[in-house]
Amino acid sequence: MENGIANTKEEAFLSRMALNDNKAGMEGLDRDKINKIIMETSKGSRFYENELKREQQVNQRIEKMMLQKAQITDQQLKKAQAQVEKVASALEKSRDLSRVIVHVDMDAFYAAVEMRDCPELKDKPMAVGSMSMLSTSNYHARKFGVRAAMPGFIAKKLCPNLVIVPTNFDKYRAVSDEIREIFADYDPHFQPMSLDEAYLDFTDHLEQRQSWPESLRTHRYRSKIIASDEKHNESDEAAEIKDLSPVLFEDTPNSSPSASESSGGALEVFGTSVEEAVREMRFRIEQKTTLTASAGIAPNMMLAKVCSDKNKPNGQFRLLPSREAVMDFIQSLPVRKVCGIGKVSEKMLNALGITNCSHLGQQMALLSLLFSETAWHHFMEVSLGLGSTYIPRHEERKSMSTERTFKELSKAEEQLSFCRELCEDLAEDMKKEGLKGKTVTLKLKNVNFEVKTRAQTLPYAVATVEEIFAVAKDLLKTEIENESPQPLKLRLMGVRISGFVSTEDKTPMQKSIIGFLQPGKSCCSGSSQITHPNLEKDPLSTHPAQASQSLHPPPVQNGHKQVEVRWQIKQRHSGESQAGEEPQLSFFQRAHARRMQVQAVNASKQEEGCGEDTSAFTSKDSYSTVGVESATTKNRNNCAASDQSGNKCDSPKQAQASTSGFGTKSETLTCPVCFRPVGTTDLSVFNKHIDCCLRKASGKSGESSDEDSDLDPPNDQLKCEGAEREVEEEQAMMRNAQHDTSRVQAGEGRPSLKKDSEPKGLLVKGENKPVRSPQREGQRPVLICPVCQLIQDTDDLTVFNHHVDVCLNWDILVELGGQAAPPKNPSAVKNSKMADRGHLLPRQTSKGKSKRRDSPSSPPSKKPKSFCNTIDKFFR
DNA sequence: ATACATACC
DNA sequence: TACTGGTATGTAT
Repeated sequence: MENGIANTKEEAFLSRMALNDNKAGMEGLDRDKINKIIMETSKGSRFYENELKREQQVNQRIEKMMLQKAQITDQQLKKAQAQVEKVASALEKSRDLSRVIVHVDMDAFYAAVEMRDCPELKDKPMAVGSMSMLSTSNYHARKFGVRAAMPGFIAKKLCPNLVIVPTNFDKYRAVSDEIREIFADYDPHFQPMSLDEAYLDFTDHLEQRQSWPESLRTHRYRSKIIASDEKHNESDEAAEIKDLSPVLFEDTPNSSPSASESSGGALEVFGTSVEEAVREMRFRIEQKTTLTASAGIAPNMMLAKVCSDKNKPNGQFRLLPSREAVMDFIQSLPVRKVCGIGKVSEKMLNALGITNCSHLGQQMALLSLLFSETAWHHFMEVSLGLGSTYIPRHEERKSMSTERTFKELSKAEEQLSFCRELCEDLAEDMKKEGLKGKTVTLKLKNVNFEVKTRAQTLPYAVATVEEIFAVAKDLLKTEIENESPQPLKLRLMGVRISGFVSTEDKTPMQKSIIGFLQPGKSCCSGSSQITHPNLEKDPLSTHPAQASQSLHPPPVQNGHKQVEVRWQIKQRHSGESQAGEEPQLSFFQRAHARRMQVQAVNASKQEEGCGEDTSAFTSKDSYSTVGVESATTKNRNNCAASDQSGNKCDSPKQAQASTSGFGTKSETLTCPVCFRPVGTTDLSVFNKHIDCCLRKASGKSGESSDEDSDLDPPNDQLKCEGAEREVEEEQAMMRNAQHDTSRVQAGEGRPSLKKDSEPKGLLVKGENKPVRSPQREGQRPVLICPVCQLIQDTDDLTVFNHHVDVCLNWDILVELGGQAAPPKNPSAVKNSKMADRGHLLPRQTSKGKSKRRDSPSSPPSKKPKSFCNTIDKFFR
């Protein structure tokens, strides 16, 4: 080990600080030379020392992992293999290749914008950022090893002639708005991941596009380009106007390109294929902004993302929607390319000899024994080339924070006053979005780069400077006082607030279904706790009036009917569930309630619905915890239709058969969105139907005019029609439901190693108790699926969890380990201890959400804050 | 609920 | 001159 440490140190260096040439434009660089410079430049710095320390921690984890691996017996491995295969086959059945997902990414965005606006930079290596940190670099600079996330001073060492341009977010945001307008033409519900990136579902567009006349597929070249390329000399006036106002371009499919000759611009006609449609979109982006974009076309988000990187600068790549093509593609894909697998995960996998996805597939049994369920499920999906086929809408922000790095702050007095400043900024931001939160977290980073966080949760939500500072100040004081070698020397301080309870009505139910599915809180468990912050009994907010919101009809402020609608739903169920208790609704109950509401308020929109008849609806809407009213029950087979012959799990039929109470065999599945029976038992068909409903729902509420900004502050959503809003909530819930999957599983920890004899099941929050069916009391423990509410004829947790996964994954099931899409980013790794095993992974999307809740037509939100914004401006 | 870690842009 | 800022999520305690 002594020796090992020495080695470790070296490796640490390489692994954490070495160049990442994983990026486009960095092929064939002289890594050794670059790394040498990076090292020499960093060596000895406090930053470097800290990185070394962290690296060692990772190495220790890897060591533990290896030890564990060494103890695995053939038998365990065999068993794991069987389990893995089971999951794999279930996942395989859920594969959906019908959607056309596109991931678009602007090329070297910030740098490209700067170059466009300053021609002198065009031929020079340049980067955007500061000497402290770079956000992006152009391709020229990349040849020197200069890349995003690299400090400017090191970049300068690599490339002395590098020109560093300060960031100009307002400009990037403006450009971002322009490209988003175009995105919206192809998918009004596209999801922006950052200023320069987005996921789009082209499926619907393509369907319509097939019947589009050529005129709608014709677009004009920007006059400027024409002028230079073809010397087509237009009037200077026209050229000028266009340059200044790109909006003049005919870039809407609806506008008639027949005006072709009008400005004399050359026209380009695009075909009806996916490639053509995407090429057209990129063409329009370029004509409109003079910037290029790259795109990836694939059957799911995970793959699309990887594909967009394939032909990175100004190119696109389509992965054909066939299992064969997908598997081929996946095989040679380096694991690090997968969204969610970062530096640490990569290193751990590498330690196991896994570098690309084919290895991933080959080692699944082992991985299932060494990693957390969430992690290996993600690996499994990746190895199968699966990912989300439903692009989730932005979710509500979960936290808001501000942090700054500064020179060095050691005086308590100054630290406190700086803390106040942060609180002021944060309060201001909170006000803009009308938020209030109950948890305040202070973040500190000392001069040695060691990070510490301290949080406190209040019984009520706060939002003002005084309120936030009062908490942050205490937390800070404590740290200042407890610092051992006295002065607490800081280099960064941050304040975050979370645990939101929105100021305006909003939400009582829209936030998360997680709480409802979560053990201990789910209806199934009969727990008495309510999860959603807004439903908690504690004072909900600073104002007493609001505190009672969850218990009494909220005051109709602003006359928003939204408020009332929501209340009614709640009332109804409240009564149905246990009187006196807080309403505990299952996801389905809620979904159904919403559906009813939607129908009532908006019957007209239902006609073409994805469903067929509405009969199932008319029946009453009360459900018992486990049982379901008959009309619906018989269709409640919405769980994976994947009946694995002989397999007891996942088979709705069997599950039902074993359910004495409601053993009606069913030939149909009930859509969780429209709640109507879908005449099929085929999972993919069923999933398709659900996707359709989801899209429809979101389409309706989001499209009508742009109120799409509902992701925004509560206010905005108030403009939505109540019923429509509900539909969206359903979506949100579903997304959360899927996401929740990972939690349920994670709660139990990895299965295989444990005796799967013990029934586990829906774990009760904090107690890991499975939910047992009343009917089965006294017999073998029974697990009840929280989604379909059917008793599962299995006592194997993994099988059970998988069943739940399938149930949750309408869309594509697949989100098993919380990975891809809806769920967000599983990133995790477990820490020590149990450790050993766990760890890792997935992650996904993320960002984008928040601060700039940029939704297609949403109003400019707050500072886009992507990264950047370095120290420069701070000091203090 | 709190603290720490990983991840992404 | 000396390694960001914002958000989300996983995991353990």
